[in-house]
Amino acid sequence: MLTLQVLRNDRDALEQALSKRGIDAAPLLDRILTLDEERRHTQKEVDDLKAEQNAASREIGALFKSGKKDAAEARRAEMGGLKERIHALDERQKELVGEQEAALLELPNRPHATVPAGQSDTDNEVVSEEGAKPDLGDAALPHWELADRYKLIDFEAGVKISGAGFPVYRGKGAKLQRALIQFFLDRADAAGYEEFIPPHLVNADSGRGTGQLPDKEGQMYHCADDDLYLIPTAEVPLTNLYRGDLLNEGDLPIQLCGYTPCFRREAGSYGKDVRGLNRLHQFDKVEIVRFEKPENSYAALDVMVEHVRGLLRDLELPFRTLRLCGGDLGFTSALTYDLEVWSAAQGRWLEVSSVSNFETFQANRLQCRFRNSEGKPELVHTLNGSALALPRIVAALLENHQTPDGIRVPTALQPYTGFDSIS
RNA sequence: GGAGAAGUGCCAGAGUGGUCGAAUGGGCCUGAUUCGAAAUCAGGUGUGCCUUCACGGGUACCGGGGGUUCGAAUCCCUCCUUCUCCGCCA
Repeated sequence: MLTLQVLRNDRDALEQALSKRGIDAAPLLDRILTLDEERRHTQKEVDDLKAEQNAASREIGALFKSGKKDAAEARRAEMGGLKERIHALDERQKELVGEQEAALLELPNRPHATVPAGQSDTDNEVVSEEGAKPDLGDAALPHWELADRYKLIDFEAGVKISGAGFPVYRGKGAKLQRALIQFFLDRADAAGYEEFIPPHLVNADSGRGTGQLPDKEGQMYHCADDDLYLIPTAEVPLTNLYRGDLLNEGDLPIQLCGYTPCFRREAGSYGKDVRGLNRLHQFDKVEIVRFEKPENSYAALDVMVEHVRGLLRDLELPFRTLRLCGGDLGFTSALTYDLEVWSAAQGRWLEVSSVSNFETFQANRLQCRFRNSEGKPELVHTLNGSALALPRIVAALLENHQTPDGIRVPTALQPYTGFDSIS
């Protein structure tokens, strides 16, 4: 949620920036500003009436104390109308605040100056590409066939016990999952991220805090009896750790990481794009999260992207870095880099990480602030990134490192798996 | 799940209808004292919204929400959380 401050001070520039997302924000912006004017007007009115009421109440109290009962009673009789007017205005004010809040919630984050305008993922900007795509020849198999051949993943068992999109990992496939999680967590730890094991079910306030609610309501699994949501990413519980907090300047930056399973309903398509591990209802991910002072947040974003690149290099995977265009940029993000690994057998790029700076967009919803050098509360900047999501990494690992004799485990991962090949 | 108790500022803790945003103590900040420090003394120390060029002023907030009242931290309802005891249980 953008701050009213930005809207009031910078309406035209904001409209301009939002146009990069391919939307015309003007009607919404104007509506919010109109509501704002009325809200302020009503606020003034209601505050003045309350001031009048408070003064009268004090007066009545004083009269009673000094024994002037008749005068007190007389004054009291005059108060009835005032009370009702205050009540009515209070109600109106609540409505206005609610409407303004709802309208503000519809407004996506303002894209950073470097975000290219564009409609879809075809307009994303390729920032860099590294690692050699392997030449596997005609014998190359897609990961779902490799997973089957080496008995690493049982997709059909998953269908039986849960449904499509819930793979069952077995044997070395299960060990590979565990090894990757441990590897990612160790790297995050070495980079200064404190590890957390958060709840996997969160309340609606947390969903709102990070922006999954209300706009992605249908994408989360919801336990209706207890009104809890299964987390779609560790971003939700980790970022909400600091919801409502007023931090000291010295507390920043805060760096967190955590491994969790992630649950996504992903109502939608079937076909080759979502085959195998490409798109799942449940998957594992290690997430890194940072809370930063505004002036440092973009430097931090670069550090995070570089962290993820380091992981991909050590896994010996060819990858590229994209700067998302306005049309592909997430609702809550100001700037996002996607990291994609080359899927050799599928012949396409797979997104394995998304690293974003939300600036104050989440912090405003979260009400997460810090006391700045002037002693004034100021919204922090929040950032997060996958480091990394497992399924597509596994897919890329199987496909890129396949040999006639089996799957080669990258050197950096061998201490974690305990084996150097899968055959 | 059942019974009881409690939730107040950074912390401890007072306040049970009227100048209470809230005593007192601790912490923290500033100043005095000191060569410096400790100790001591003086002052300061929440947030949101509205308003003001500014100084300032108004209003709301004592777990959340609602209600009673001229007036609520204080009374009532409801929800949440914590603690104690019982039950159940990985």
